[in-house]
Amino acid sequence: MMTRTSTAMQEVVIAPEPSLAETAYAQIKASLFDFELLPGDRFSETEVAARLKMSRTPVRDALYRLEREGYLRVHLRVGWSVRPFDFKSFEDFYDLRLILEEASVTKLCEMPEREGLDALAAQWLVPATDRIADSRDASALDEAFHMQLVAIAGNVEVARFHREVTERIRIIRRLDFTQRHRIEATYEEHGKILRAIMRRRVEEANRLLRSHIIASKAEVRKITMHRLYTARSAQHA
Amino acid sequence: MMTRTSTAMQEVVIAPEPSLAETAYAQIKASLFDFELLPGDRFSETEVAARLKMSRTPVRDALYRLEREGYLRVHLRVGWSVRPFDFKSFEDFYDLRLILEEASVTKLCEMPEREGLDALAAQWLVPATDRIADSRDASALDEAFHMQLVAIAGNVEVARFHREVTERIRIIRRLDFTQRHRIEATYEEHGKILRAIMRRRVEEANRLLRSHIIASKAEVRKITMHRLYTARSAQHA
DNA sequence: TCCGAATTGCTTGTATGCAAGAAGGTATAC
DNA sequence: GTATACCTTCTTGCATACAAGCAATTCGGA
Repeated sequence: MMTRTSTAMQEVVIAPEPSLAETAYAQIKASLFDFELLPGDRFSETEVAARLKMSRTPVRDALYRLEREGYLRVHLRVGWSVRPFDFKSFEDFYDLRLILEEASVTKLCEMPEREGLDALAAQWLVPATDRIADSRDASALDEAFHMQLVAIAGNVEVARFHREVTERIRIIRRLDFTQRHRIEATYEEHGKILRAIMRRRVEEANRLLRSHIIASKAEVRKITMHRLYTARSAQHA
Repeated sequence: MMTRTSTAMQEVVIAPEPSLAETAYAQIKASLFDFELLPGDRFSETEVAARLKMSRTPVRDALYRLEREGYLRVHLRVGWSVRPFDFKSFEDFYDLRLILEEASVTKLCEMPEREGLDALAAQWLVPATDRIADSRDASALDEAFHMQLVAIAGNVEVARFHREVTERIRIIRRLDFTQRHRIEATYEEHGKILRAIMRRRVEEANRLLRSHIIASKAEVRKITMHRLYTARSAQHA
């Protein structure tokens, strides 16, 4: 009985079909992260649709998604605008991130099986010569470290929310890594955190993590205004 | 010159006119919570649009929003379906909720000013005769307690995410409150937690909160299958 | 020159039209 | 009776058309 029926619905690979709405979302988000769209900027759906060479429909989908995520604001029958930077909000996001990661680290120290932890260690416990120097790459790698830490802890929903938080502060965190010594420090701190986790030192791991994130938060607080202004100037040049 | 002008424009209430998309969202969500739409059910945009007496556009907005929130799934050119219950996912949500509330309670115990805490106490530290008995009301009040606890802690973003988590598990949590003794227990436990917070007993407050939420989680785990089945049967009757 | 009111253009929200593709039923070959 | 291929119907994704309302602009008047 050759049931070559295509009833293998569940096996059907989720074809990488990027819908227009999806690409619009990615494009606009990239514009935000690259400061092509600056906080306070106003624009209309028609404008974006023309620029992306598609109709308003997928653009609207993308815009509303970004609005719900906190990046944009819509004004009824007036237009769209980029949410201005709210530093209180960024501080809150940093604290939220810390909360989620502390919980994950605590759990990690208590878990019997911690699949993927070794791989993470292999990536970070490396000699100084093997370290990434590029700002953009370092930023991405740093994000990956924290996200994997949470992922290994095994709570899918925590990981989902943590990812959202991470994305939300990416725009400001990236500015942090433009400084070389911050990259060095990140490697050091990540290494220490990992070692503490592997030795199941809950207190120590949490203390290190906390100071690591608080340091990052403080750095961002210092440089933000200046860097943002630079970014804006560069844009206008 | 009969000024029969209907220029009562200024009297027009500045009602925050709920858009069709918004009402569609609320309606569909209500259908989900009332088990009119059951896990696994399939339907099309046209169906919903006809039922809600509007076009597909606002319905689509609502459906996509619910899809991103985890309630629905969309199958390309096939139709929509209600996400089946994933109990692992609900457990994860409960743990996430606990993480956020523990962090909030800890912060509450350390904060100098805690505006709103007294009001909360006035609501919960009441004699047994003044207590709500209705299942639906009790459920809503319970939600409000936890959300206000987080809100008073002052982190807006934590509150936003916590709210989302709360909404996500509402559908299952409500089943818990159909049992009278669960309502009683909730009053007792909330009272204890509040008293501990007011006396700034961090450890105690967290311990109470943890056992409160874990108990709730356990209760839900016990009754879920049966209740869901009941709800489904009642629907089909 | 200054001020006010009508108007016109532009904006979003909603409805509708169209096309590619999937699912299931039906007819046909064997 | 069984399996296969076609075909009809229905689905979403996207494009376009229309409606209601805000805001700037322009025109008129003093």
